[in-house]
This record gives sequence, structure tokens and C-alpha cells, in this order.
Amino acid sequence: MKTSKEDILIVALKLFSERGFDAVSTSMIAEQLGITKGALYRHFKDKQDIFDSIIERMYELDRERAETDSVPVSDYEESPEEYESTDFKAFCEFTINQFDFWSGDEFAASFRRMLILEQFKSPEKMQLYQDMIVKGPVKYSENLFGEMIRKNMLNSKARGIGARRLAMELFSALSLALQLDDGGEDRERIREDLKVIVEEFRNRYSA
Amino acid sequence: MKTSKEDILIVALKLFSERGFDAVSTSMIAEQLGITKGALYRHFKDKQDIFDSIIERMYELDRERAETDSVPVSDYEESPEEYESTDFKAFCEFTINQFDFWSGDEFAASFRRMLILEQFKSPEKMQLYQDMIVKGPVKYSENLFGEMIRKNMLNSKARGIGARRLAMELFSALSLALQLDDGGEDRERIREDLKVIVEEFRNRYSA
DNA sequence: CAACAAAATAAACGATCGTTTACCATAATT
DNA sequence: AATTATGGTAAACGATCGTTTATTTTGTTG
Repeated sequence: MKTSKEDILIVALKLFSERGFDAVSTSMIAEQLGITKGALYRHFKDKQDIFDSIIERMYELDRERAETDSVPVSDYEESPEEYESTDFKAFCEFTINQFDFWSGDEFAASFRRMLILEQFKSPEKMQLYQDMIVKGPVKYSENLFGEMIRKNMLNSKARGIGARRLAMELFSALSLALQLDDGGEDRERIREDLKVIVEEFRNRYSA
Repeated sequence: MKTSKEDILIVALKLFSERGFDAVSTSMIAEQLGITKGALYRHFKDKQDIFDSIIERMYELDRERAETDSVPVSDYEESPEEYESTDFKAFCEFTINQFDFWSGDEFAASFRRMLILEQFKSPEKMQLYQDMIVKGPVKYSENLFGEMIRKNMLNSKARGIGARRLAMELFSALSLALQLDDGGEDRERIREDLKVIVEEFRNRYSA
């Protein structure tokens, strides 16, 4: 039976997320697929090409998800008008969506863990990790909260704190939830805690 | 000149935190020390022994720091009376201390990054990472907040939220701050943001 | 200063790495 | 039915890995 590129990506991603890119050998990947390592080079030019293809695949998935969840998909600098139509309540609840996606979706969870393991290995990988997992989402929320403050959708307390720190408060809760999930803590319990924390956040700053 | 065990630990830790344990070769460590790899085996029985010695060293440093910062050093289960004498304000400010330590102290920062890179490689390493960097500190704060609630040092809002979620709120801010620092964002700016967030936290829940 | 222990060296070990090569099977296209 | 991609195998490539060995240099001590 023939092995598809997608099969290889999934198997490789799983291994990369558990052991790190360098520690996964081409023989390992091939073995899990039931082929020999030489066959991998029919689909990808080298090991690095597998990694790059995983990144590309994730970008697609991420964009698809933003569209179905109807939150802004492009950068704030490109089309700020997209950021004007999101309401506070919906965006707070989107945090729970993000938790479900980044912990529950197998590809997304493995991808996130893989980037965690790669982040310090080069400036490029650090940039990638920060853009997709840390700074990126924080900046994204900051832009949204900035718009909301401007349109008086948030209360005076929120205005005092400012968009950036609001973004940090909300996102930090999501980030910790994911770290606890990685640690094997009961996912449903974490989810409930996160829901309460997000709810508190919403009540605290909603106009 | 003779190379000390401590020299080797510091050089190895630096490399482990940048590339991950598996990707660092014994020749690399030796080269940075200006010796040959065979000489490493006069000080450590094998590569794993270097890793284990780093862990041991960090445990010592962590304990020393807890003592000088006069926060509880032993587990809550062992001696809960230690947890009864810490006040809310001091502990909130200790969060800033923790940020300075885990981002600014070279050994601590490298150690934290090393564990980040190792966390998914075995259940034991995951346990180590969670105990020292995530779940451990959260549980630690939870126990402290539990005592504070019991002694009416916190307000009714805090009682409603509960010790665990209070711990999550405070610790998540620290955790995100460290992630942003790893990403190369300006440390002083992060520190200021963290200070404000912690201050808000304190005002929100102090009796 | 001689003696001894500790630290470092250079070389070799088998194992495994990523990649390339030459050859074979299968399925699709002409 | 012949041809041609396509995906696969097995073996070999040089490089590097962690570790061990035999030998030499370096420091300290009696």
C-alpha cells in the first residue's frame, strides 16, 4: 500500500513532539510507517523538508479555524477593519475554543509541543514559536482590546489597565491551562477552571 | 589549568538549554571547555551523569533562595505551620522576585529552558518539569492562599474564587512573563507589566 | 626532588546518523 | 500491450555519536 505525504507528516509530527527534531531519526519515522528510510526521500528532499511541510500544514489549519470561528484572520496592520466587529463576550468565550483546539486537536497539540521543543535552537525557530504560540496571540488580543476600548465596549477599569495588560491577563490563563494539560492534569478540571477565570475576567472589564 | 566539576556543569547547562540534551555532544562540551571529550569521564561517569548533577545543583540553589527570601521551603504536607506566617502583600511581591530569579539568574534561566526542552521526552522528565516549573509552584501558592483564606487575610471575592484559581491567576502572569522574556522582549517592560498586574491582583483580593 | 595521584590526551570501538545509489515492483498512461 | 512515472527496497557512504583504553602531562605532597 502507498504512503501519502500526509501520513508521513502526521507520524513525523508525533515523534518530533515527543523527542524533538534532532532526536528523531529518519529510520524511526520510516519504521512507524512500515517502510524503509530510503523511501522517505521519494516524498521529501530531506529531513528538514518534513519539518517545513509540517509548519506549512499548520498555517493552513490555523487559518481555516480562524475562518470557521469568525475571528479576524489577517494581521491588524493589513486590515484593521476586521478587528472592529468582534464583541467582548464572544472573544472571551473564544479563549475556551482555543484551549480545546490547542489541547484536544491532535495535530495542533503535537505541533505546539514540537515548537516548544525547538524554540531555543535558532532565532528563526524562536520567532516561529513566539509568533504562533506566545507573542502573536498576545498582540492579536491587544489589538482587539484596543478597538474595544476605543468603542467604549469595556469599562473604565479596563481603560485604566490598558489593552496590552488586558491581553496578557486573558492569554496567560490560556497559556497556563495548556501547560497544565501537557502535564497530564485532568483536562475537564482545567477547562472548568479556565472557564471560571475567563468569566471573572469578562465581568470585571465588561461595560 | 584544571577543569572543575562546576565549570563543566555550567558549560553543559548552557548548551543543553540552547540545543537540548540529545543534540549536545560530549565533544561540544569538551570543546567549549578547551579540553578533549575523554577528559569529561574523569569527572562524570557518563553524559547522563552531567544532566543529573545539574538537577541536583538546581535543587540546592532553589532551597537556598527560598531561605534567603523567607518563604516556606518544605512541602505543605510535611510542615504546614510554615505556611501560616506568610502575608499576602509579601507573597505577591515575591512573584517579582521569582521573575527576576528565573529570567535574570543565568543558572536558573538556563535550567528552566533546559527543562522546557526535555519535558516531553519521558514521564520522569515531565514530572520534574511540572514539579519545579508549573504544577509545583501552583500547588505551593494554592496552599498559601488556602491558609490566608482560612485566616481571613483575603476578601470575600477571593473566598468565592478559591485558593486554586487564585494561585492560577497569579502564577499564570509570572509564567507568561517568563515566556515573553525567553522571546527576547524587553525585560524591563515585562517586569513593569508584571508588577502592575500583580498589584491589581493584590488590590482585588486583599482584605 | 622523588613519588604518587589526578587530569588530560590521542586513538580506537561499535553504533547510529542523514543521505545517496542502484535496482525492483506496481499502477497509470499512451 | 508497451511505456513511464511512482513508491519501494537493500546496501553503502562518510560523519558523528557516547564511551573505553593506553599513555602522557600536570600538580600536589611527603
